[in-house]
Amino acid sequence: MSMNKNLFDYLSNEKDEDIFFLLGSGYDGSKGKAYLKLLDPRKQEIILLYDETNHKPYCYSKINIEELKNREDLIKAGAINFIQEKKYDPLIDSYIEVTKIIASDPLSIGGRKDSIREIIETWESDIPYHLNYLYDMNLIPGMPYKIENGILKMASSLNEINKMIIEKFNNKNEEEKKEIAKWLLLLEAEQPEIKYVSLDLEVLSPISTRVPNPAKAEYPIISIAFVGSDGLRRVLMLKIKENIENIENKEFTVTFFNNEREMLREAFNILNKYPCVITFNGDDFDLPYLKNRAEKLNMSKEEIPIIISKEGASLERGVHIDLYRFFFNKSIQVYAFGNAYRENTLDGVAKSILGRGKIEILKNLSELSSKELAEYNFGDALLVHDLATINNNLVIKLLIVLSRISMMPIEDVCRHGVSGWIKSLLYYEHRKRNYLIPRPEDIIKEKGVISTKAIIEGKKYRGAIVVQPFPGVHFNVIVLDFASLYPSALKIWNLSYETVRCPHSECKDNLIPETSHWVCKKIKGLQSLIIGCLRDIRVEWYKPKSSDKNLTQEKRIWYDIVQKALKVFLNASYGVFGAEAFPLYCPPVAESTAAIGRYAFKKAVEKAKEMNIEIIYGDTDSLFLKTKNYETIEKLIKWAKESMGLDLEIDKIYNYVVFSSRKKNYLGVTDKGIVDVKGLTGKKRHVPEFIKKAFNEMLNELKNVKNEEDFEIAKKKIENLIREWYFKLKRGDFALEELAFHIMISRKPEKYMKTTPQHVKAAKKLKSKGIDIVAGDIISFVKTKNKEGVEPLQLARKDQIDTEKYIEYLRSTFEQVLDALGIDFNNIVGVTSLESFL
DNA sequence: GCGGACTGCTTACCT
DNA sequence: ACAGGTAAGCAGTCCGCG
Repeated sequence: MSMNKNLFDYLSNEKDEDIFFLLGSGYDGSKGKAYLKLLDPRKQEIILLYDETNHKPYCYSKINIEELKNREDLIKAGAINFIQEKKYDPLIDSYIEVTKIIASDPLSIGGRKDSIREIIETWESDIPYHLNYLYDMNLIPGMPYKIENGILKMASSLNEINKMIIEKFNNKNEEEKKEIAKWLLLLEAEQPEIKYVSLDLEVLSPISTRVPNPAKAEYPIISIAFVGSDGLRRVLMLKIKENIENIENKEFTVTFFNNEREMLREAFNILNKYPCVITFNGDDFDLPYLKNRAEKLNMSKEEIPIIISKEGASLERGVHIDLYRFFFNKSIQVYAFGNAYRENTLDGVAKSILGRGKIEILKNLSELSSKELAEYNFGDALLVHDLATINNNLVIKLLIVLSRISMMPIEDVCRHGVSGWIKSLLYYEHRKRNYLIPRPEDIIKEKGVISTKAIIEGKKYRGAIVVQPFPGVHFNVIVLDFASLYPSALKIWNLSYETVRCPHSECKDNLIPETSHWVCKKIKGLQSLIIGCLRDIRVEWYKPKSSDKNLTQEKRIWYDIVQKALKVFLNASYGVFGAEAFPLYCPPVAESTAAIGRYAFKKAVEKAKEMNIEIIYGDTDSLFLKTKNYETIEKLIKWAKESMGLDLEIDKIYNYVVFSSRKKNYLGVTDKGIVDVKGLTGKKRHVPEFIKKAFNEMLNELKNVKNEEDFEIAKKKIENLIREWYFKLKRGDFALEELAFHIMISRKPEKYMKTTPQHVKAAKKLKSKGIDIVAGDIISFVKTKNKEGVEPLQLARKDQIDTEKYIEYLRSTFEQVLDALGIDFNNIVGVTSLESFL
């Protein structure tokens, strides 16, 4: 890499108004300083800005300052200074004296066996130093900054449009307005355009079923593909023996190298030209392999621009986005992508999102010709690039927004789940307000109380209510739901770890329904304020804008990105407080939230009944009402707002719904002609394609039903198609793959101690054939007549299929719907009582 | 020694 | 390492049965 230019040299020929985007932060051990990674959007370079304020790592102790000063062990561990401070302790609602222990470097605080936090009781000693620095400097990653006299100043202010938005929130109180304005400033700020390059490498490994170990990096890298957002399309290849051939490809250019070191040198040259590198699993494979291989080939430290830490991989002058980590994130999967993909492989994600997967190779990597290898390698890099590009750079924009909300650099956002994001956000807010961040044991000591009993054994507290559905076909159904019920509960009932079971005796009469918990009447809870405001901003601004037909599509996509990012935070804000691993774990907060949810839900059900509206189903926050009377609905909505302050909304209108007596299991056709399927087996991803096709044919018939007469016609057609699919099975009229179940294996096959489910049996058979199976793999298998009853798809033959098992599966899949239609599967396929005996 | 009833494990889904 | 509630299929066990 180029030597560190001094930032001010760099700026000398820049204009004052030039802005930079803060993309990351880190700690430079050799300089003993924190630094910032700033993107220069004009040059598309990352510049490093080192701390000039002499900021040092620190933590807090409740031990008297004089006593601490005299402790040799602390000095030996790296303590360099002690300062007495007053901090607000939210758990006791008062200011306390604490001693700030300042250390020479982050490892003195924590990370070694003899670090300060191992010697004495400390507070705030587990925050990574690079985040600590951002919080203290009030720097928000993802935001634009100007540099004035060496000091960063946020280059975003509320413009006229933003002020208009704030008008919308004029009904809020002063505290809320202040908070909302702060968030709008972050969310509405200019987005950076980042030039990026995707990277993928191939290693020549003697064992094809195993991924080469990046720590050892013992085998040569034979091919490296790059796809840049600026149009770069290159493959670097190592010339190995007889594989030299002239590769002509319109899509990319190939450069051959005689020497691996020369190839890596060129690869690093390319990496250095981009401020952002995108990979799929680059944290755990591509980047560490590159670095370790380069070291093995005796390349000098200065030549290798890759930084590996236990958190992941980064670049000296760049940021690294690992899409594997990003797509693996459950919240991203569910809320940002609406469960569009289920597998965490590049092939699986790409197929679902881009509609195309990896290039299939039937041979070993080592048996490919140069041309085939280049195409395969390039194909992967292109998929990674396209995943980042799709929907107007959705992934990168989403990361930037998440970064601004969580107060974490994008690299950290990629590597952590929602609990990490919310933790970071709350820690930042504590710092800003001079709150001492409590330790988990501090909260549990006072607030480990639980007062309800869960329905599911092993769970900690009672959750939501699900109403028994009224079986049958129902026309004219309106679905009402509470907009963001749990975040609303947090907001309205002032729920936060410090306000639930607060220390004031005068608050103890402010009880949460169905629990023994009370809530503070004097202090506004931090969590309640922040989540409440984020909720309002989403519900009242970004959500409606995301479907505003007056806006351009590009604008709508942008609003949708912000809306989705907010949704991720809102949805998780309740759950994290019920998760033991969350550092602010506070069971009464989670329990109270769920209890208020039940309370609001029950009251709404009661009210609807009182208004003579027929309720046919409901789950957590939704009510399925059988009515055409919009006036009464409006009244119910108004009542919810007035009596509880909750927004009840019309979520959907169904021409009709079909219920069996199963909860979380139904089918409906909306007024827009869309067939909604919830929870039915025929829709589950692991179900064989054969069953799904049959099921989808039924949905097609149901889609066109408008009234009772249509229904009779559809029923006949459904009966016919079921008969058809049944005979296809009987006749053997199917391809083997169509009958495969695809089930995810959640651990290694040998880790199943209690039972051996079918997919594990299949996985073990694969393993015995030398195929490596790891947690998260999707196992494809068919049901067979052999003694185990299963065979992995790869090893199965068509004549082994146990047809009866599939007929049974077809039956149970259809029964979930046929029950309600009054159709009997067995009657259709002609199973008479006599036949079933035989 | 067999088979139905039952429990527990596992996965996928809903909100 | 966000939560609890529900469905379904299968594995394994218990218990009655001359």
